[in-house]
Amino acid sequence: MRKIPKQARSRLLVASIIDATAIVIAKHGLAAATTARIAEQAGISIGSLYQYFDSKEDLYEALLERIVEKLMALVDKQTMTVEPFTLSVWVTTLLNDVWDYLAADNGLYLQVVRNWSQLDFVSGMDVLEQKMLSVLSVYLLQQPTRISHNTGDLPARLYIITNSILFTLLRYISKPSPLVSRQSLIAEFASMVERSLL
Amino acid sequence: MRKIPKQARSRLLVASIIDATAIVIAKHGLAAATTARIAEQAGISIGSLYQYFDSKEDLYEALLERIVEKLMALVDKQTMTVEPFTLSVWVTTLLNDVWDYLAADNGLYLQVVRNWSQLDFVSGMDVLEQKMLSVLSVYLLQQPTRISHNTGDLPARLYIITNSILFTLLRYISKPSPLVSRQSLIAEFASMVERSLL
Amino acid sequence: MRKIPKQARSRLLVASIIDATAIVIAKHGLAAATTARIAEQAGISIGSLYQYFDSKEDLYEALLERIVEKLMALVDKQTMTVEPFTLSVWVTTLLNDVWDYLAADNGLYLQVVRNWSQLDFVSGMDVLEQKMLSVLSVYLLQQPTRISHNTGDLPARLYIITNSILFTLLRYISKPSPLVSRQSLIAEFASMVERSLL
Amino acid sequence: MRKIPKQARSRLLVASIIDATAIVIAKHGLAAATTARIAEQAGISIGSLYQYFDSKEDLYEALLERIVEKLMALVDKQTMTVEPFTLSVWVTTLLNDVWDYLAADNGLYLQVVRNWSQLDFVSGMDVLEQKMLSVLSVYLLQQPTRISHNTGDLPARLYIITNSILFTLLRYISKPSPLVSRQSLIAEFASMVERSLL
DNA sequence: TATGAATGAGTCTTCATTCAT
DNA sequence: TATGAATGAAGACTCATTCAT
Repeated sequence: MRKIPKQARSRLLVASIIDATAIVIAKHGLAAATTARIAEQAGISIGSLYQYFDSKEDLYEALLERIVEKLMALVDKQTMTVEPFTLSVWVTTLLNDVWDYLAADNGLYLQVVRNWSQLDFVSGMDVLEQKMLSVLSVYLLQQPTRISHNTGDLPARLYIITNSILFTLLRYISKPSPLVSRQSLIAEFASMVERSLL
Repeated sequence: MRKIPKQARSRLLVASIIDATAIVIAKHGLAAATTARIAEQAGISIGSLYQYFDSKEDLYEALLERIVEKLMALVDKQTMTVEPFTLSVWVTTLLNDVWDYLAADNGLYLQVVRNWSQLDFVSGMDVLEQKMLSVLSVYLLQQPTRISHNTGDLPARLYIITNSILFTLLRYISKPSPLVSRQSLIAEFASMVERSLL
Repeated sequence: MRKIPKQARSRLLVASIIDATAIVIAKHGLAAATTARIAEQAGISIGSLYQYFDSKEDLYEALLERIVEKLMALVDKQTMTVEPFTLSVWVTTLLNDVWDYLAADNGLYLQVVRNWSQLDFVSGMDVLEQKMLSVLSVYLLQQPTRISHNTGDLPARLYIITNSILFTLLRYISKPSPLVSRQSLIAEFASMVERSLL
Repeated sequence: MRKIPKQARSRLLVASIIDATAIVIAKHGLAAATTARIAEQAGISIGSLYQYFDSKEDLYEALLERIVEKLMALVDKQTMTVEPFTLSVWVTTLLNDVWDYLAADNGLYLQVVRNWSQLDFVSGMDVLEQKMLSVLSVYLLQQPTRISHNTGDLPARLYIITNSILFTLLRYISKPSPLVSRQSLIAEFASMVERSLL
């Protein structure tokens, strides 16, 4: 019986610990997410947990990093296939993908994101912001003729768009408003982006 | 030596404890904001602190409430004087006022807001959101001719505007981007609101 | 309007504080009987409470003393009127009187006695024990012919009788057994005493 | 160096913590029996204490349970060997055994029992009471001819006997009367039981 | 490498008592 | 004498982290 190569096994364990963290947060809330419970959920000992993560903070960092990476991938995926005339479609598709990801696995990550405000997710936000800025910039540069950003400061506008969408989305997921449906929220975002950039 | 009326004295103490809380959070961060340190900063004993607040949670609540109330007052102040043709001016003035308030007292509340994500500020957000929604709604109803919200879902649009501004502002204050200035950020917000609603 | 003479007023206040203590214990339980609550119930300030009692312990002592004194008075009352041939009746009447006292005032003292185990009632017990011993001794000496305590150690027997009745009564009041009624309990006590002493 | 099996080690530690609790109560009194002091006495950290007991209350419960169990065992032991004609002997032997147990270990449990009134020993009392009731009932049923409980309510009588003995014994151990010796106390108990039941 | 018992600093909170007014 | 705000020692309990096995 061949042993699984160490590095692969290690990577697997790391992933399962991160999973466990998300599950514990989802099941018991952030406050009850102790290292002991996480280790138990992961089916390992506390000692082992600390073999793979130097601190609880590291663990949370890794969890957030994973989520951010996934979201980045979604942005990238959209970017690959976007057509010049579909800025609105691009936004719509992207936001639907993001939403689906967060709702996946029985809402696992959604529960984590519900607690994002108490984690340091805001720092992970930087990366997403960067990604969005560059994607949008590239897009805009590709069709200079159709853009009318003579009125206004483009970087500021992109900054606002990015942050507005990200934070408002999180806010809505965290506590949906009864007056607004997912569909109309996304539609309005798409329209806002078009109005801002085209 | 005139005796300070009890109630006034009490109110003063309550205020000074809330101040102390803000100061401690500003100086040492939220994690280090223990009841002991807050009491020390307020120059009173822990026992006294608990004479005025039933729990640490209550204390935080009071702090946030104070900030939210102030922000509400700023919105109200603007509302009183707003003119039909100055939606953009209204937004600009409001955001400048908010900014000034957060920067006042040597940035005291700004530091607190830096930690807003870990407090339950999000719930206070509800109130602000409500206020903004109602103010903007009233405004829009007053000039039906100029509005073209035939394109889109008005509640969703207002929801997005409110949350976008609030969160992005907090985000920027919390961690200013070198690519965007305060001025241009506010200007872009103003322009965004006009584009969305007029 | 004449002021009530100080000593009388003082005595009244002391009594009302003791009352308040009993009431608080009855209403909220011993654990919640803080000096603050007692003072509030008595309608005075904590400072005043400490004008009349040096410590909370003193206060409890006074409360128990009052109860013990009352119980003593009940024993004395019975003793005055007891007839030679009615040892059983004496016991029965006494226990009924005790019971009625404890049930009086809406069960006020009963609630206190329910907590006797956590107070230092046992020390007050000494006095009651002494009283009972002497009363029973005197009684027995008065009718030497009818007594057959040749079998056994009289002091030990009296000691057992006294303590058995007192403690078992308290125990029953504190947590009545569904298998035993008040009436049969008292009847059996009476019969036990007769069997022991006559 | 052989490793002690985990479960055995655990059980040992639990026992030693309970011991420490008894010792601290015996040495300093119940009021001074803080978790810190108990842990110190047990030679472990507070954290370890809480690894084995969820709360201080649990700890006390375990201590009382241990004592009650031992007392139960003593009753059972007597029951196994009792002969029909030796009710008096049975009581005498049982009480001597109980006494010896409480005096053992340098009076350790005796000191705990001295404070029983402030613990919730009374609830443990229920179990003992039940045991005594059932043992005596069984005994009495085995020799119907010799019993004359036509005079009186048997359950009430058994209730009185059980509680009288238990409480008076505790009272005497807690504060011995100079007028009564251990021997005569036990003798009188035995005689009381016979008088009551035969 | 894995384990999980042990650690103990640190947290919030309570409440009897004091004392300046 | 009365007040009640102020005190602060003390308590129970938590949990991230370590380290001997």
